Amino acid sequence: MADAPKDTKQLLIETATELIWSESYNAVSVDEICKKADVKKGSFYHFFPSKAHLAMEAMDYCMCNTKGHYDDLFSPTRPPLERFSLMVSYIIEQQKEISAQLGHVCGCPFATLGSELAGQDELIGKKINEICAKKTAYYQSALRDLMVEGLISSETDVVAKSHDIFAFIVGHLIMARIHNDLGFIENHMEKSLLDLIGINRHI
Amino acid sequence: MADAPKDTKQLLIETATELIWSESYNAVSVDEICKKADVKKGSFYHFFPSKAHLAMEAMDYCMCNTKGHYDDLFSPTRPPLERFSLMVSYIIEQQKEISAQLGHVCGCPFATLGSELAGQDELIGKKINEICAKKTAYYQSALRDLMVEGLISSETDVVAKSHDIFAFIVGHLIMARIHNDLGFIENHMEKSLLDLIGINRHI
DNA sequence: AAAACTCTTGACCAACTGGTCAACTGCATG
DNA sequence: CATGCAGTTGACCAGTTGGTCAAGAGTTTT
Repeated sequence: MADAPKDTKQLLIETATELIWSESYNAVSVDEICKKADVKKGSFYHFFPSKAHLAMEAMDYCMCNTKGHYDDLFSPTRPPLERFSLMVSYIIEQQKEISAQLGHVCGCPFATLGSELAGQDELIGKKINEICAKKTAYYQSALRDLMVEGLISSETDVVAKSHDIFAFIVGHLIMARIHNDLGFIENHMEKSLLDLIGINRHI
Repeated sequence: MADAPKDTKQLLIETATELIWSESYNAVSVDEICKKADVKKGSFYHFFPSKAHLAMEAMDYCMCNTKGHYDDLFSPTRPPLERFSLMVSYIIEQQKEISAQLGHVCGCPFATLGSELAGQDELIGKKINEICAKKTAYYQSALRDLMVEGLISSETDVVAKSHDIFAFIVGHLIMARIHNDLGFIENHMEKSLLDLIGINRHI
């Protein structure tokens, strides 16, 4: 999440991501973003036609970042169960890092921004639909591989289950953000997730 | 959610609840709330020392409303499994109603507001802690009753499971809000929830 | 070297932000 | 009647909001 920004546009995107993720879209002003990035407002509006467009590009940036990691974590070369375990570890590490950097637990940037703008900007729904589709695709292929290995019931509704997993993680991240506490995620989420998937059935 | 407002203060709380739930805290201005409630701003600041205080009282109002319903749904006189089923039905009905009234799916008011203000106002975290504690208390007692009836494993970690249920529901509601679509909740949530609780284990 | 292009700058804007205030209303109590 | 008080009103405030723009700087292309 922290590479050297090349150009002004990228700098603005990264600065905005931090600020918006930490606070919220409407709580962060264009002036604030510009000031923190040390860029004049005229430059801002040279690259982005509006604040909303910046937010969209910030989401693309986040998703691009996530994809880089998930393509590895969910590589079909890994045992499917390991993919989920690694994902949970990755989430925990990422949250710890951001929390240390920004001073409090930030949760899922897509859910936070999406929830805030859902009643404001129609476009954001489409964008998050894309992201949701990508994430659930990772889950679905892992679930199918689990099924082949006989680790989950052959009657599992894979698509529905993938959405359950997504909602489950988003929900826990939102709660961690609100309570500013990663304790539950660190201590329980992996087990809870495996349970939701249907692994720990016959202890 | 729609009773006749008695006094100006209650009118403001109800108007603000609608507006904030539908859009977001920072997207709604005091002026807007006052205009819609047909109350002058001076009156607003007669009842509330600040916009943030209004938001707090709006949450209390929502929680009070919820409690009235949940005390019935989760009455120990009901079979524990029925309590969860009724809760899902209640959530669906409530979401449908609000969606029809406000023009789009609104999700969970606590999660939406909480997520937005988590990085802004420390106080909100405490408030939602209260709400979370109350909701999970309903779940926990139902889970314990399920355990006594032998419907879930006697090794279930009731407290952790109650938080999983809470996160699961919050997550699905957030996604419904973002996608502006209740389809998944209507078609899958009850089954998914029973599955998460650990009921549908031996189909 | 001239033109063309991308990028930067700072001044500027109208609309709006959360919040204040002194004066006013109507009603209950003494 | 008068005193007090909860509630109401509209004018007012300084600071901020998202956004514009003409002029200029730096670099490529012709």
